[in-house]
Amino acid sequence: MVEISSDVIRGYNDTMILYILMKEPSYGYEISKQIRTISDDKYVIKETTLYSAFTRMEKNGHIESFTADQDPNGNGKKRTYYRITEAGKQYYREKCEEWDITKDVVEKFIEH
Amino acid sequence: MVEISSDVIRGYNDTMILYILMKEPSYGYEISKQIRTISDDKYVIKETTLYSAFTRMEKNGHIESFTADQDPNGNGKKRTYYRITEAGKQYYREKCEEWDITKDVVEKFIEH
DNA sequence: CAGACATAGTACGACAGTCGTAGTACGACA
DNA sequence: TGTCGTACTACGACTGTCGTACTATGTCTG
Repeated sequence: MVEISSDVIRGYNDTMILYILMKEPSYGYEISKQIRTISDDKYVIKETTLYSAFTRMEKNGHIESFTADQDPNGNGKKRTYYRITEAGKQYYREKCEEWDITKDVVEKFIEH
Repeated sequence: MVEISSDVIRGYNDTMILYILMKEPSYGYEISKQIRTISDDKYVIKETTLYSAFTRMEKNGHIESFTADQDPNGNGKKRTYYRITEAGKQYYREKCEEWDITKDVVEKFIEH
């Protein structure tokens, strides 16, 4: 199995997180599992990478955090949820456009 | 025009350089121009990035350097040329395989 | 013939994102 | 009672890229 090097994905971790948050607010552990599932187990984001991305993205104004209970009855520990902002949606769309160009560029240097 | 962020290309600069060296030995300035041309002016590698890549890749054993004259008559300043090694060719092929997987993974998180 | 531009680099320090390692804390389950 | 899954936080190290600056030669143009 080919290992995806972090330097390749670097710069798209934020995009992956935003993709998930585009659907609904979520929290670290869940996002991590979703990234793994969506990528068919081909990419597993490191915890430290994920949580430091949250900090950065909240500073950037791409996401907002809030705390909520684990279940609707108010039982269990509280979790930190993240919600995408308008700026985050805009950023996500820009990254999607950028990706199309980047992909085409890299492809020119690849031989199959 | 969409700017390609360096974090995306990061990890593929080496691959682009190797792609060019797969054909024939070359030197910094020429490689830089070729990357620009091949990418249709969409990507211009920074000088410092390029030359520090050479140092790293020579240490890795992916390339070898030698000096040669600018023209065959022995006139002009000498230039530092780089040649891809067997290990470099192997590495290049691996990066190409990796790219296919990476591309598929990222694509799942992109909406067009 | 002076100055700009292309060529062909080197040096050095800063920065940002990722990663390794480690630790905390709770609940469920066996 | 202990392990596993959940849900994080802290901290320092590393690596590749970038900004800035500097050197030096050759060529073209007004």
